Amino acid sequence: MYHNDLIIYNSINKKKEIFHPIHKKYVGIYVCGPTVYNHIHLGNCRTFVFFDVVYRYLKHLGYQVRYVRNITDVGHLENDRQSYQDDKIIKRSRIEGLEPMEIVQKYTISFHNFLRKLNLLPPNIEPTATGHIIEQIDIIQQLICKKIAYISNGSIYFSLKNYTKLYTYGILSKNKIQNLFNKKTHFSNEKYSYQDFCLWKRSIHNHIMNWNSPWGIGFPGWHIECSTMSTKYLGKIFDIHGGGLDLKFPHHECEIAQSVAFYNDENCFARYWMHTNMLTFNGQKMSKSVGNTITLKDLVEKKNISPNVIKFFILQTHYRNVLNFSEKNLLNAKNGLNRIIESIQKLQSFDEKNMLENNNNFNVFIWIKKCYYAINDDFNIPLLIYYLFQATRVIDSLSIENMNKYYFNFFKSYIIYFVFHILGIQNETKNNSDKKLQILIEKIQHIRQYFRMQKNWIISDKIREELGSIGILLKDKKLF
RNA sequence: GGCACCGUGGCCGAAUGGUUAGGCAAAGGUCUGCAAAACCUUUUAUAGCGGUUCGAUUCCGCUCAGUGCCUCCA
Repeated sequence: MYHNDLIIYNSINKKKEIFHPIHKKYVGIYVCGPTVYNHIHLGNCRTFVFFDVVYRYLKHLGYQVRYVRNITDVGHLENDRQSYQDDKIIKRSRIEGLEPMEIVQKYTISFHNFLRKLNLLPPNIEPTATGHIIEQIDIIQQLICKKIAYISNGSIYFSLKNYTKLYTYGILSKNKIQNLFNKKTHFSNEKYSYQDFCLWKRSIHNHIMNWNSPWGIGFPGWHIECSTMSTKYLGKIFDIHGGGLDLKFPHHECEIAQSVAFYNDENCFARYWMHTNMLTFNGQKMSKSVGNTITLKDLVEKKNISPNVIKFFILQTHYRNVLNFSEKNLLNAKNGLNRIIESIQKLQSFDEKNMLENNNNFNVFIWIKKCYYAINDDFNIPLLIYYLFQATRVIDSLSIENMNKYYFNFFKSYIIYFVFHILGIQNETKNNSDKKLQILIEKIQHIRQYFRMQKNWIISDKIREELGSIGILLKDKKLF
């Protein structure tokens, strides 16, 4: 009724395109999840928060969505400038003195815990790399048969030279093979050429992150897991592939190459590519390797910042723009969000009997339509937020009194829908369901009102001050 | 060196070939016992230079500044 076509910026051709799913009514979406070797930081969150909105909105449009987000629990090699590349999880396990799978368990739980706090919906399938070793070996074996991959010293590498004899490389990143060489980076001398990437790594350590393969004991490379699991659960061709912009190259480019070679079809794999831009801190990308990360754990547990505020802060910037973190911006978001939430509460508690049944010049249906236009235009959430602020002005100026009931109910249900269901903001006051506490506060207010009637400003101001110190703000009305 | 992106007030941020949304902050006012909240009012911006155009912040080119990726990263 209200929505026009959904338009998505497809980063493979850098154009905004009308979204047409492959199968009517069904959407398959794959998003690259975290490597679970540490607590997730704010930059990681941005991607997951954004795709949660995408997931929620696609469902809202009536699609049956299969949202797959993987957990990388093996194979993410760390280039430590030595001849041997180590797995991130194995490296971490040495630092913490735990088995690799204990590291995986610890940080997977932490990941889920914080995503739940941010009120993100769980994906439909959350596959792990270690759970798909057999499938990965199978694909690697076929790539070897096709002479796209080669064995070297017990490890397997993807040959870009052979790949480019049959297919075009670099369609996503626009990189040309001859330009890829970077003097700064050392590369394993197992590889025939610098641009080749690892599919299977022979193990030289004796630990439990090893598996038997036709080529001996080892573990899979990083890129192969995503090709394997995305097509396993979504099919050879699927609708949307998402992830952070930093994964565009090499990770996503490698995923495409592996899949194209495996299926022998250049039109296979994802139809729409969506990349979320980076979150910066003091103008520099927040990343674990730079060491300028702020974790959700710090913000929520140490600085007592509501996950809602963090989420709203993230969503205030369009997903394709760089988002710079600062405490001031976070405070900015906090005040803005408060305003929206308070307006909605005012709307929810508004008694319809007070309505004047007059027409006013705020057209609810045009407002709803504009909100849909904003989301449909490549998920322009900042513009949606602007319309939400417009709505708060209507509510706060008591223009709602002049709305008719029919308009009012539409307005109420849609603003609630946009804020709580599409953006997934949590209605925190509802969670504070301690009834005794509520009654206690009411009693104290009642006592204070008594002192106010007595014009005992010293005591009544003291009560206000004390309640204010624990975040309970009193809004007095006219006394007489 | 290669590929890509970006530059909008004090801060954050949309939009647009033709009066530049909004939020936060600031100032003044209304309201209030005083505050707070809310409401009303106000100030400040399209990096620079050139081109296309009747008209450019928007399109094109150059310069300057910044960011990301180049086989570690959401």
